[in-house]
Amino acid sequence: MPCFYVCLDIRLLEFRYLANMKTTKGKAARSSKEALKPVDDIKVGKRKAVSKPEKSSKRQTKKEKKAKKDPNKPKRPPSAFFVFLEEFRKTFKKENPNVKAVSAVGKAGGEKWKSMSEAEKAPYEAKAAKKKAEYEKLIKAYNKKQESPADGGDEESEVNDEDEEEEAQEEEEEEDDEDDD
DNA sequence: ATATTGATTGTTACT
DNA sequence: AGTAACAATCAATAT
Repeated sequence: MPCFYVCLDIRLLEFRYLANMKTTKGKAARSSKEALKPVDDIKVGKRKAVSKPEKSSKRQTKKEKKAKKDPNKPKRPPSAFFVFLEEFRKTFKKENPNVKAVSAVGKAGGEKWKSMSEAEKAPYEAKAAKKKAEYEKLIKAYNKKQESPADGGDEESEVNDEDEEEEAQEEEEEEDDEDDD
């Protein structure tokens, strides 16, 4: 696609973003625009086209040219919403086998997510928190490796006993305090 | 044929 | 402090 289209898109996105910030200062922005829009015609709009920010693209879209992909680099932990989405996707696809657009699931999931109460989101957040904890551990190891990729040593070409410390699989205790009234 | 977009929110890393 | 990018997903689209 021509770059000027992207530029225009970015400009529009920026404008919208600034407008949202002015109106509601932050996260409620998305909710507001959705609130004043009928669900039938929710245009929710592209949240943020993953395009080059016209500036130094340090975190480019995927793999531009630099930014070597490190298979060791742990991917970011799924947020509570994503944890919920994973489950929601199954349900949604089950009820809507004809729908193949990921955006449909995304929208539906988003609405459902907002519809859910904190108590319902709690288990997902708990799981997300655990994922985050593991991520921190992984990223720590990753950073260390990045810092000291090669241990200063005259290691001969022999079997490399690089036993990466496996993540301790501690069983998570699920608390079921579902006490209805 | 392969990389990317589309859409969601949350979260993280960077500035 | 704040924002931009990315996390899954899968089919379709664009290059």
